[in-house]
Amino acid sequence: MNGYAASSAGRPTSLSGVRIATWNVNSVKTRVPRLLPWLEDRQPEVVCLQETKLSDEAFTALLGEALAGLGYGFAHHGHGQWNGVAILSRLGLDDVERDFPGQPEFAGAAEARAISATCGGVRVHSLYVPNGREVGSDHFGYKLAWLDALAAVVGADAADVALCGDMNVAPTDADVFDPASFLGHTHVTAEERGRIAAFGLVDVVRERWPQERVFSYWDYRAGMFHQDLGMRIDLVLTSRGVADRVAAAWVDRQARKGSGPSDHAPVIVDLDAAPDGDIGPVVPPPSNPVRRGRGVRLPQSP
DNA sequence: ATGGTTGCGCTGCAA
Repeated sequence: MNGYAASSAGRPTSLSGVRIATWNVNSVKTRVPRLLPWLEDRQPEVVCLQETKLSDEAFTALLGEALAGLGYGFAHHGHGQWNGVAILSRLGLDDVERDFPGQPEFAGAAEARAISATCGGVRVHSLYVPNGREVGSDHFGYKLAWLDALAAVVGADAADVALCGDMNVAPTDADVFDPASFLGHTHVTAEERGRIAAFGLVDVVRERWPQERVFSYWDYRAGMFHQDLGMRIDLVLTSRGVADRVAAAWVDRQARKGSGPSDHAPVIVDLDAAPDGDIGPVVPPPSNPVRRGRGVRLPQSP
């Protein structure tokens, strides 16, 4: 019983479509009982994970066999305890790169926050952007410098690209439950939002749902998820050509429910075949299963 | 209520 069975049977399969997902799992060791059933149900071809909180060796020992059994190759970059990112792929992983050129360190220490690989012809980055902690702090400066350095790398790469991960920035006021309450805090400042815009990429979930209330993160505390008081900080940012192939783009709220969830939900993006592929007749995109409206509201008392 | 919870790892810090 994995909690996804009711929705697992009907996923349309395409000979050439690609499903890419990104999920901050907040400790992959703790999240194994949620991650493996989710992979089996959602069947993504490419998965970007953040906050694995494991060393490379520990990740392989924990999940190597299970992922191979599900058909995934993977590349992980982690030092244990904090941070840690990975890419899982059923399409192969070419030219795997840990970190990126010019990636800043914090307090003299390299942090495992970025890994990239070419999967199915797209340069896929799994990113865990520094939190920033307090506006004006050393960590906030680190966050801005980190985003600047990443933008330089992306701008120099002409390939089809997808930046996937926990960006720790809500791109607009529509991406937080109460903009007024965030004034003066990280994740919503003009400096941070300017860095996200400077990538010059398409925020594919927002492009597909321009007016919807869509969040990807809800604090564990105070029943925030059940009141749908969240933020949209987990993003898939792609080059225009990739964005033009998006058939569906949504947040998998189901994965935030039930026992032992991460505080983040996965973001799932389905791409049609590349336009130069021999794909036969064009078919309409499947309906997008993102939840409309304000989300589930449960009784306030237990 | 200036709070709340979870994870890491063993003391408080990070988120």
